[in-house]
Amino acid sequence: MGRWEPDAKGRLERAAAELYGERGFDKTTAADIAARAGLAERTFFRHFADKREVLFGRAGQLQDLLVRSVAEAPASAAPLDAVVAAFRLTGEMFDGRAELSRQRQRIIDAHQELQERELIKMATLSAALTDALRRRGASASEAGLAASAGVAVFLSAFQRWLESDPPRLFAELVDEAVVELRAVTAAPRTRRRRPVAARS
Amino acid sequence: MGRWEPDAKGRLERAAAELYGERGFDKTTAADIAARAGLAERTFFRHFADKREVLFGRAGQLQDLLVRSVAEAPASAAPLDAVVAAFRLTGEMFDGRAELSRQRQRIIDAHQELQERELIKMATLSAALTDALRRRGASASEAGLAASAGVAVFLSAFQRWLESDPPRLFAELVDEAVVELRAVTAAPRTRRRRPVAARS
DNA sequence: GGATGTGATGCCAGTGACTGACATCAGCGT
DNA sequence: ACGCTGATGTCAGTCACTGGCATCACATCC
Repeated sequence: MGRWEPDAKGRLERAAAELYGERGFDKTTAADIAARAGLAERTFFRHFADKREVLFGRAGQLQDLLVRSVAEAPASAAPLDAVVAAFRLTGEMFDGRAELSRQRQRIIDAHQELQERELIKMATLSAALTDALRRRGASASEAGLAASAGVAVFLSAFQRWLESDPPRLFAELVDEAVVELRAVTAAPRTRRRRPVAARS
Repeated sequence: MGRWEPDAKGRLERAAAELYGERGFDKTTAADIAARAGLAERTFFRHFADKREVLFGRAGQLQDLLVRSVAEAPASAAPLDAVVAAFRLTGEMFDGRAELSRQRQRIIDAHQELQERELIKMATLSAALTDALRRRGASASEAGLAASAGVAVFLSAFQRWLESDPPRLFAELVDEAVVELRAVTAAPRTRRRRPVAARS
């Protein structure tokens, strides 16, 4: 047995999630979290750069999976297709855990600071995907736009996945979102439009 | 003449921009900014919610202009076209001020906290555009994706505008970015692809 | 023209996020 | 036994941000 209880980082993550859920993010101090995890406040800041970061541990894993997946996509795949295929695979990280994801999302949605952090995680992800696409030969702007479009598809699908009851499969929702994105961005001359509805 | 020097808010904005440029964002305290503006620290926080916000005064104006412009677009315009037309108009806020924008962008790019704030401004903008599109009769997902695509186009165009030397017209760069976005998201069967280049 | 209200500011004390410096101590290799 | 290392604790300090209260030029009302 080690000198300290194992998995300090995991204990801090769990303690933080509990407290943020119970009292709210800004009524929880870093010292509170550390105390519940049986650690000193200082130790919290050795594991996490700040109070927000403790909620975003998974972002790194998600990004690694996506980048690897894009890198391994067949050379014949178009940029957007490679990105979308990668996002379809991430369903494994989500399917079956909708309730936990919903709790976490409720906390984030209640605090602008947390939304900011979530956004920069998405932006970092987008940049990583852009980079992966460029290594496959895409031009800078082609890669950037395909990555942005892919992330937009992901967010649209993720939101519907959170709302789906009974829970739907993540990959299916990604597919649906791609179809919609293509409809929205289709070149004007081939696009079929519905009549504009009356003002509310 | 009033009791106080006029335009306290503007003085704080200018003082902050100067100091952030001279010493960097995190080596500038709120008290420093207030002192240069001839005010008390407390007054700084009466005008701006936090140290970051002082750099984003224009975001509100930009959003108002865009929302108004989307609302006034002809009913026959497709969602993405309405958004893109709105962004073309914002060129007036940019053209001729490239150097100031570059200085500001350098500060933001050097600090994650500022990038986070910039991202949430863009997300707020995207939400406002989504809302404006829905009022024109677009479905939730159609509006959301068109707004996201529009913002992606804006960011792509803005970056090129910052880099353009001699400065190019913002609206032209928006047009170019739209063309590229459409190429990237074109449905697979109609899309023409270039051969994949060799790895770097 | 004096009382009264109001808005922008100053001043002060407090909380809490985060940092730097230094101490501690189990386990590990030598 | 000895020293090294890595994870932790402890403490003091800075600074972002907040709440409360005082001030005072100006406008408004009677």
